[in-house]
Amino acid sequence: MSKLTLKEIAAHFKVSIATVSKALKDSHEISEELKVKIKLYAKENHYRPNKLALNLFNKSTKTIGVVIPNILNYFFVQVLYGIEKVANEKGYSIITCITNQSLEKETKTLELLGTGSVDGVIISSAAEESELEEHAEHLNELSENQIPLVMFDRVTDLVDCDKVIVDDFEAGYMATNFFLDTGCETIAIITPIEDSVISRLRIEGYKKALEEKEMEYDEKLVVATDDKEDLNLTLSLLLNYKKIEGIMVLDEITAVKVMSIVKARGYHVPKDVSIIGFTNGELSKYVTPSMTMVSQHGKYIGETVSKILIDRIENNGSNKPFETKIVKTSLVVRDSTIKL
Amino acid sequence: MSKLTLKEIAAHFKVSIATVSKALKDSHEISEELKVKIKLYAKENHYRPNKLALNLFNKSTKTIGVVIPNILNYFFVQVLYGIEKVANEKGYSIITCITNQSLEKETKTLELLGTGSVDGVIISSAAEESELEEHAEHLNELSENQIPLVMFDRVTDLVDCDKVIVDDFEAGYMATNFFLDTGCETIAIITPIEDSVISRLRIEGYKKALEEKEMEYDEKLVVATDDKEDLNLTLSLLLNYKKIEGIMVLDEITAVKVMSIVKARGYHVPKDVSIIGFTNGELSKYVTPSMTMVSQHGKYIGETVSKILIDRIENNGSNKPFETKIVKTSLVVRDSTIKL
DNA sequence: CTGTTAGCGCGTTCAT
DNA sequence: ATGAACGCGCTAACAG
Repeated sequence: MSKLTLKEIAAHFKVSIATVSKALKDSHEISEELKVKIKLYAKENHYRPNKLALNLFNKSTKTIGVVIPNILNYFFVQVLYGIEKVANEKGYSIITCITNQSLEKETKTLELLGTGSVDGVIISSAAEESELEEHAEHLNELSENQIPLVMFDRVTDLVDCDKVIVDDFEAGYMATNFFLDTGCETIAIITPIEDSVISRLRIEGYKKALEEKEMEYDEKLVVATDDKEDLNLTLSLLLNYKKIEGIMVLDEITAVKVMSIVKARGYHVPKDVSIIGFTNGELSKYVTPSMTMVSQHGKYIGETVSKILIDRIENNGSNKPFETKIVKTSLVVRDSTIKL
Repeated sequence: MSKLTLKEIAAHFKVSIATVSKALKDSHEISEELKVKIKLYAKENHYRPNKLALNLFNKSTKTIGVVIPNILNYFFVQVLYGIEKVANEKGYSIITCITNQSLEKETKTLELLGTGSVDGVIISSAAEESELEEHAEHLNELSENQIPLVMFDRVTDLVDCDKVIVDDFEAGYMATNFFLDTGCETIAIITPIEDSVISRLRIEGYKKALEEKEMEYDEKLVVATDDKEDLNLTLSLLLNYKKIEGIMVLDEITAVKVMSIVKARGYHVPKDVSIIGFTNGELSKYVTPSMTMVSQHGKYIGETVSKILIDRIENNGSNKPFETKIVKTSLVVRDSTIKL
């Protein structure tokens, strides 16, 4: 009972393949009688047109590739959710590729995807700023292959395509001002994603806010960590350096960890130290105290990216210029900061 | 600079398509000279064999479909991560489909996937127990189409295929015994997934543990909730009904919420009430107190499922009988329960 | 009304 | 050493 093909059912009725094809599509140029017979037979035997053949014929797969650095990160899951939602509504499937921050894997993945298996690609590149130059080439190859590309979150100027980004500058600016408005003057930043554009922009927003208040920027207050490093130690140094009143943590999970450590050291949050985290996800809502977060609207970003890509796929004729959409963040105020 | 095909490069050298094809595969029956020329030209112009054509030819896509009810659930993300990891190592891509618990969407998705776009399917069905009878048909259709299916987590006897399940009975049994061993005798269960096999099995494990200690089973202690219902009210009724010493919550996020409500009502966790949650994810580690959880090893499940499926895809000849693998859970003991 | 032909892009005999 | 011919499964333009 393997897959039924047009050929087989044509043989069964001793008619031509084309006739069967037309009959199944209810073409008016086939006799009612034959149509009914063929359709019935097809239905009874669960005939399904072979997608692979159709893909080849249509040069389209109704599939879009999504390349993300890490699926265990809630932000990306939210984006993925948004992408899938819109894509599904428009009849597209999603093939998900995870790069685990590996540039090599990303390159391989892109090669795979560039071969015709997808109609378009959405990517948040794993590449850090310093690596981008040599890397952009692989991204650009997609466009050469006529397959539309949309980048989000982590983008680069070296690739010319549609982009959806978060207003990270504004976010850093806004968060800093919130601190200042609630009386926190000595504000530290902890960034687990140091070499990224994102991180840089947020820090610039922070600087701008300070500048406007004519406050000194102290680079010792901006510290990087990575997973391997001891956050405990990092915080020790920071807290002993100065009396910190606010900490801005550029990542949800690190934010939660930071708060836990700060609390363990006997500081009261938010009375002694206020904390604002980035990327509002599941964690921050449920910790104690619940954390004030910068929300990036992951789902919305996903939906937007998806819409733009599908539009690009389907209206390739109209070669309108590439757009870069900036999605505003918002501050979800909870209990890890002093009330306004 | 659209896609380069064999045909085009054949034309360029005024040789036949077959020759080019062979040259690119380094066939010994092509002259060295020509091979070098062709290969160079192909490389320079970024020739990539069209995957769609290859798929059609090979009747294989090196792609597997993954159907899950909800991607915002960390357990499924973990599984997905495991699946992707193994699949990727073996050269397969993943197409992710989210059903949002909708049976209808699941059915549609399966139809789509059954048409040749994937070599195999992994699914955790959205169907609840009561719906399964009419539903199984759609799952079975896959096997008729020769496409291997592996079910995980939420499975059904009505479909004959490989399965990977969590030992939910054992998990319920173990958790209950942990309560009993730490002196909690009145144990309630809160289940947000009432009509599922999973839920039922866990509750049966609970019953068995009680029986062994010759304790009475009180069905009033087992309460269902869903997202719409007011958890607050549910807990009110429960806590007023009897002096509850342990609560088993069959879901991570609900567990966190339950703990938060219990704490807000002035109970001390774990001194007054111990809580064990199910499905160890990101949340439980960071709440206060950190929660004791039943871990389901999502990533491991994903890896296992993936291995089984790919094995089935690649060794279809050996029609070995379907297996059902049971993955043991383990109790991650943290601070929401009394120390042993 | 039905069938023939051609072609999507590629791989594989089998001739030459 | 090279190429013609066929097939994968399907659609579409064109004949009959």
